[in-house]
Amino acid sequence: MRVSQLAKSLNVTPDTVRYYTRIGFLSPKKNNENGYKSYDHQDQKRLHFILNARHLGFSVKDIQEILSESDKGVSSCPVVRKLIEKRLEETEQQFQQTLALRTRMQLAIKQWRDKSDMEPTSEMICHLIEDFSQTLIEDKQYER
Amino acid sequence: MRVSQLAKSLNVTPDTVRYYTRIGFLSPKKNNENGYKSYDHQDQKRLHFILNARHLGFSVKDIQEILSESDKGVSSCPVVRKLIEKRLEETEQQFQQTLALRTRMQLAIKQWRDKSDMEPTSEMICHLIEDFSQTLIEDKQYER
DNA sequence: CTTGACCTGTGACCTGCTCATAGGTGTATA
DNA sequence: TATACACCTATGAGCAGGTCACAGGTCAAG
Repeated sequence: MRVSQLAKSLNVTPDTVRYYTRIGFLSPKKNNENGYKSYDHQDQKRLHFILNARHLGFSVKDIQEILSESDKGVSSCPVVRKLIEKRLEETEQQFQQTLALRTRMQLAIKQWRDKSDMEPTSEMICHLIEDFSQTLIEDKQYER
Repeated sequence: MRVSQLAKSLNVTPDTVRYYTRIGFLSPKKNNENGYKSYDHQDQKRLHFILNARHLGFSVKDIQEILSESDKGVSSCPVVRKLIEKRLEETEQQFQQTLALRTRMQLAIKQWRDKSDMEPTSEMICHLIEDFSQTLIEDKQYER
């Protein structure tokens, strides 16, 4: 099985497969004469696992830790449980930040509907942005 | 005004100021003999603007476009209005994705409470992750 | 035999900073 | 005067998680 075939079977790009190969997650045999890498069914299952883990929010480094445990024959479950708690915290923060940003953006767009375009001066680069930031300071509410 | 002083006045790190200088957003004079860069009040206002724009979700490239317009003496408002719509769409997507990820993670943690740790086999790397992914496929609901 | 489509591996690139490094500056002490 | 020491600087490299550009190999059709 070559890189594109494996990629297609799990609906990712060949570049992604190459990336995971490069960082040592997959270890295909270097093939024949042509130098092409040859992946087997075990590699496919491993890649599937990696994709599932990514889908659950684990970082590549996390996955390295997980794979390393299980490659040693040790249960990776404890480390998985520990890591997901950390990643959930981060995701929660990310969520709150994105929510706040969305709110700010919507608010800005709304505020800007009633404002006309203006040319820059030595005091202003874009009054839309500058006025809006001032608004935020006045009623601190969507700060972060 | 030197880099650290400017940085402190707007509550960012000197490295951030250096970064914006490097990419041409700020143009301090190269000072005296010592080679230190010297920022003035205009640079400070410009940096303030940049930070406000970042806070509103504009990318560095966006800001480049905005600054370039206003440096030409042209109003950047039209481009600002156009760009924020794009960035809002992206933020909306980001928001939905993060929300879905959070849900998946919480669900996984909950499901894993009743499961014991297991050693890996040739068929399984970590049954927690593999079982959970199977669950997702069964009731497609938190897919993306 | 050659054309052209497609495949491959490798290295560079992306964002938006942040860190590591090597060296300059300036003040207090010996 | 020398020196120790804290703090400042500019520059280049590094980060995540892939993606892209490139040069060249492979294979079937004409």
